[in-house]
Amino acid sequence: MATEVMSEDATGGPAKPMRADARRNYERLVEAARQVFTDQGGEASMETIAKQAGVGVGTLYRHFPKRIDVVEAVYRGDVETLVRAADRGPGELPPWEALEAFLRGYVAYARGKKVLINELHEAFDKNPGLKLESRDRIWAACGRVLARAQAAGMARSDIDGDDLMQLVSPMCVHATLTEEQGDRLLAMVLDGLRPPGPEKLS
Amino acid sequence: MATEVMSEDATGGPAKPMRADARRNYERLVEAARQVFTDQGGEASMETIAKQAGVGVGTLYRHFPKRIDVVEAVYRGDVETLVRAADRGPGELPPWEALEAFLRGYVAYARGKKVLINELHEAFDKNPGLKLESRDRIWAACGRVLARAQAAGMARSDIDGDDLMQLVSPMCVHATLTEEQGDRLLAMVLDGLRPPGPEKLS
DNA sequence: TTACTATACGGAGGGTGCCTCCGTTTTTCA
DNA sequence: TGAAAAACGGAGGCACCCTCCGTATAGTAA
Repeated sequence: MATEVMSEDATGGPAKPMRADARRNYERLVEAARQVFTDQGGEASMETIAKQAGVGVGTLYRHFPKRIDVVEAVYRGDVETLVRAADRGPGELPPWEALEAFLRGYVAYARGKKVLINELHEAFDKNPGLKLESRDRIWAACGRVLARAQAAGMARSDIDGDDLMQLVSPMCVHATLTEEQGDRLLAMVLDGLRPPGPEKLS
Repeated sequence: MATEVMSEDATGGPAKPMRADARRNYERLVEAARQVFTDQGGEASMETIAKQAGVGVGTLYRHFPKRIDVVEAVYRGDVETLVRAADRGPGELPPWEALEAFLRGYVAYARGKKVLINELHEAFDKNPGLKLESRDRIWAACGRVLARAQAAGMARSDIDGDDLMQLVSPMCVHATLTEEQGDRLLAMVLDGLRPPGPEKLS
């Protein structure tokens, strides 16, 4: 992978690479924050996150000057994981399994997003590009995974990635979705995605 | 009006009426909170609210044990104002003007709701009935106002209150709605609500 | 009016959370 | 290996939520 963890200047361009300990702690902190937010919800304290990462709060604040920066880093990581998994498909998973894995990954992503909902709302307000960019990346990834399944004849070809996300995304956003219900509905969607059998050709 | 401000027991039944000073302060506090939330946003502090009301924080906390209780009281008041205004229509305003006033009131209500969005999310989580009940009351009020306008021949009769709310409510919820845009769109909706002229009967 | 009691008031202060500051430790590089 | 640069850690400042309790006042009965 080409994206090394670095400090960035205001223009977003790469700056000096981080010192080894700094980089190690950066990664620990993001992972600790993800864990703590999952366990305790979006109001978990900075002290808790630092402790979980095994560093002092000073270190946490050097890497993430404001609380919202931690939230943003966790969220960016989640999006990254989802999109990467989509493009890891070819060569590792057959096209249909890759599609199934992507959709399951999306549901998990959406669940994680829900516990940070208030925090993310603030982050999106401050930085509207983050929301749009993330959405675009995810929808595009969905399109690629679906297209591969379609090219292999494993998925019906009369819908595209945007259609699929338009169906699944609101389902995940709706407040009353339980984990089991999400699984059942996803199974149904996947069944509906299979190419129509010969007897069903109208 | 029959609803006097009282303390309530756990079952919601009426208890002893409040002492005069307590009641005065209760009302001042709700109004102060509404003002402060409008001015400073939903994260305004309890101290600020108490100061704005001219009372100590102790008094604020006696009336509203948790921060979220203040939010809920403000919200309930907003709903009450909107619904009351709807039913004040007959006798005070001609049916069409009452409908117009109701919709403008709804847009204002929705705007106020937006600054409390995070707080209300929490309140609705804790008390799901609040959300549903408020929605029902508002949609029903819309139905009554629209029905009166329809009965007077001032509004087209092929849509009902639920249709109307289904149109206007998402418009207000959407994050990017500006105040001017809301006014323009509402004007358009109102034009669309007028009964079709004779020349347009298809 | 007065005296008495239940009720309400006010704000100091406890606890926690975000964030800053700076002395100490570790890494890097000549 | 030694010095400079970079990063670490956590005490402490500040703001906020909420509690506690001494003081003040509305309501009531004589």
